[in-house]
Order: sequence, then C-alpha cells, then structure tokens
Amino acid sequence: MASEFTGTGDPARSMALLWRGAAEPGPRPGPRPGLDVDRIVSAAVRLADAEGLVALSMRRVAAELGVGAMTLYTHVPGKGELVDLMLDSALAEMYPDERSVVTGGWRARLEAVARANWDLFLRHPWALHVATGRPPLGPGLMRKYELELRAVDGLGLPEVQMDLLVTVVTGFVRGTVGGVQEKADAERVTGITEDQWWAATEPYVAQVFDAERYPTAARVGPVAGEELGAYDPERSFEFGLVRLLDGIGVLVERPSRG
Amino acid sequence: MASEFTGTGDPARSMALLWRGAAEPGPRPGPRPGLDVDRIVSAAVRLADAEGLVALSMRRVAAELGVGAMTLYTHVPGKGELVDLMLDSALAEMYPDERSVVTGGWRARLEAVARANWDLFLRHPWALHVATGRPPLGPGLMRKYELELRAVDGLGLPEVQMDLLVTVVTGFVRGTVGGVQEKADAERVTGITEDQWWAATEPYVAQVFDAERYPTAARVGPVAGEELGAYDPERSFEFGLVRLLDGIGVLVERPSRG
DNA sequence: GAGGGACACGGTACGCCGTACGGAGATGGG
DNA sequence: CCCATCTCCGTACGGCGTACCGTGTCCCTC
Repeated sequence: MASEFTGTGDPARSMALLWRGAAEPGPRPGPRPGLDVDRIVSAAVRLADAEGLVALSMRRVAAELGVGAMTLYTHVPGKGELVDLMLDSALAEMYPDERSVVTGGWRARLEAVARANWDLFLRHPWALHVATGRPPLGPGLMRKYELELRAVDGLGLPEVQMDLLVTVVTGFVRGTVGGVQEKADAERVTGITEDQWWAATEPYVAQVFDAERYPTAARVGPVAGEELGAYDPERSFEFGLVRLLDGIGVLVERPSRG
Repeated sequence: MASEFTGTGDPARSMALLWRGAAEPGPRPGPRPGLDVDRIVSAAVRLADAEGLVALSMRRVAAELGVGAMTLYTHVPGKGELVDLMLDSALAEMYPDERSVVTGGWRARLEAVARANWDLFLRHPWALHVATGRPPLGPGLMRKYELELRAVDGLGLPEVQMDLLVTVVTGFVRGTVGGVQEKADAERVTGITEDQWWAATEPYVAQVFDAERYPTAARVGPVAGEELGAYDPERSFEFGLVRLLDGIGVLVERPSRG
C-alpha cells in the first residue's frame, strides 16, 4: 500500500525516454533490438490494469514479454522510470476528442475535465497510487495540462486562477475516486466481496458500537448504508461535482467581473 | 509507490485489536509481556512520520523497539493489520476539541472539518497512501465519522446528503493535499529539493516543449509557476475550499428549503 | 573478406522484504 | 511439582529491485 516512487535518476535520461519520438533508428552496431520501450510500457500497463501496482514487478513484466528480467534494464533505467512512462502513456490516452474541452460553456467544459479524470482512474486504478509530486513531464502530461487549461480559458480569469481551477477540479476527482476504487481493489486482491466483508465485520461492529456516544453516526450510517450500500461508485462523485461546479460558478459569474 | 494494503485476515481478530480496551489483564500463564500493541503502533507511526511508508518494515519497527522482528507477530497478525491500527490511532487524534465541529454556522463547521483533515495529512503523510476501501472500523474512525456528521447535522438535510457532504469534503482534501505532500516526500526520499529538481529538468523541458502545440500551457505555466512556484501548500487548498463551500452553500441555503 | 567495437540479452548474486515454523525459557494453576 | 500456556525470536523461504559481468550478434572500417 505504499506509494510507488517515480524516476529518481538522471533527468536527461528520463526526459529522453518520455519524449522518445520516431528518433534516429540510424544503423548502429550490435544486434537489432527485439524489444522496445513501447512494448515494455504497454505490457506493464496491461499488468497493472489487471492486477494492480502490487503485482507489478520487473520479473513479472519481463515474463509477460518472454524475456529475462535484466533485459528490461537495457531499455529502461529502473522501475521508477517505468512507472513514469506508464503514467504518461495513460495520460496521453485522455481526451480522445480534444474538442470536448472547448465545447459548450465553462460548466460543460469543466464537467468534461472531471469526467475525463474520473475515467482515467477507472481505466487505470493504479494511476491513483503513483506519487505525482514530481510528475513525469512527458508529452501525455503536457497535452493533458494544455487541454484542461483550455477548458477554463476565455473566462477572463487571471492565469493563476486558471491553474488553480484545474488543480482543484482534478484534485477533487482524485480524492473522490479513491475511496471507491480501493473497494474494487480490495475485492480483487482478497477475493472477498464487499457484501461478504461487511457480513463478516458487522457482528463485531454491533458489539462495540455505542449508539449513545455516536448518536449521529447511529442515525445516518444505516440510512446511508442502505441507499449507498450497494455502492454506486458514481454517486458521491456526481453529488460533489455539482457542489464544486456551483461554487466555481460563484467565482466565474461574479457580477463585478461582468 | 504502490498502495499499502490493510488487514486482510480474520475480521474478529482485527476488530478485537482495534477496540482493545483496558481488557482483561487477568493472570494468565506464561511470562508477562514486555511489549504491547500500543508501543508497537506508536513506534510504527513515529517511523512512518519520519521516513514514510516505504521505510516501514516489520524489521525496522522491531529494531526501533529493541526486539526481534518475529516478536511483533506475537502482538499483531501482520503488517496490514499494523497499518490499520496506525491509521485508526492517527484518526483518534483528530478534533482534540470536539466543539470545533458544532461551533458557528455550517460553513465554519465544514471548514473546521476540512482543516482537520488537512492537518491529519500534513502530520501523517503516509495516511494518504493507505487504501481506505475497507477502512479499519475502529474507535478513531467511528469518532471521526460521528464528529464530521455533527458538522452537517441540523441543517434539514436528508441523512444521505449528510453522508455525501462529509465524503465530498474529506475527499476534496485528500485529492488536494496529495500533489503537495508528495513533493515533500520526494524531497525527503531523494534528497533533492524542488528547486534543484526543476533546475535539472527545465533545460530538457525547454528543448521539447512546443509552444505552438501548447499555447495555453505556454501562457499559464510560467505565470502560475512564478506565483505558486515557491510552492505554498495551502494555496490550492484554500482556493478550492472557498469554491467547494460556496457550492455547498447553494444547496444548504436553497430558498425552497427555507 | 576480416577484425573490432558497440550493443542486446540475461544469469548470478546481494541485500532487502513479509512471514511460516518451531524451539527455548518463563510463568501461573491444579 | 508439573505441565499447559504464553512470550520471545532464530532460521529459512520465496519474492523483490538491481549491480555486475559474460556471451553472442551485428555494423563499420579497413
């Protein structure tokens, strides 16, 4: 459950990998590579999608590709950099239709941003656990940042507020998708469904729970559990998104700004 | 950087540990224990606070306590359960003044909730990386849930919306604190400061960044970097919190609800 | 056509990790 | 007094990331 850490090595090498283009395949000595970075990254993404970051190991990825573990190190400096590459490749898939962020009013645009981020984390749950304090500054991230800024461009906001709005909306999604996604993770890893888990745990809760100490929880918990219990992932996201956008509306449509 | 997973074992054992009270220390055969769960948990919390979840290993915790690694297993079933206990103990420290969540109007109360969660993650950054899909239903979590519900009680909202509001506000904090906290993590782990990292990376960014493809980013990035660059953790939190509370206000103060 | 340097591949090994297993020594109850 | 029970923990296993180094292949030069 610890956060994976990303490329800590040579920034030059990392950037060259992230921006690997149709670079010079000029004839070089040595055998022709049978493997390349793209194949490694996509195998790693496939593995992480299916079994989570915990299952992602260099040996597993190598096995998936039918090569020796150490062969990966010919193409990628280490696991941290591989995760960076995975993340950037996942980000690059976002917004297949770039127009979605410049269509409609600010509200529709920001909603498109929120939903795109939501989809990202549903598609690639492991992305949630990648530390982004020093993000991989690759083409995927650059494109994402550009497109999300476009969603809040032209509203007459100062640049700093544009950046803040994007950060807040994407941050909100990160926070909200977390609790939900981890339930699915838990089910996959433990093989125990949400219902089974609750059925096994509830009797012990009943024993220790003191309704006099926690009257509000005693009143709200069962109702919320009943209505949200079958746990519809979208519910708190949709609810929170409306609140957040309403609040952003107060800023954006402030009369003093005409 | 993968997410730590929490107690996957026997729920009865987990619950008994979480709710370990001044339980029966009735005379039992065998030597008097020289170690107890509380000492293990607090040593583990100290270690994780100082060096992050990555550094948290059973051997390290045991060494910190001056005992053999396997001794820990006498008191705690495994690492997952230990993390559960750590989290619940961190949650139990929140809201030292319980009145803060019932003082003032709904806005002041929810702000208190948001700030308490913010403080939690600043104090215990590792808490951010603990998967909470199946949270440890201990006294700390119960108390937190109760207190946070009280902040939105008495507003005439349906119970489900009370639960949703709490989830959304705490989720927002999770999402927002993430990007910020991980920067500090990265600095601690790599020994490279934010400025050094950016100085090393920027030249390569300049090489590959295409201002024509990313005009909005080219305009906003430098301004935001200039103003937020020294990276004031509070900034996007404060900004987002105002937006979110404004939006919640639209719901809470809806005239149709009087 | 021959030689050499650069490169891809990958086996072995080291120091970590979580933890299963079982032994040694202490303790209190019958 | 004895023994069931409990604490403590050394050893060991299978996994991890990856440093190091050997092997074999290919292109470039002569």
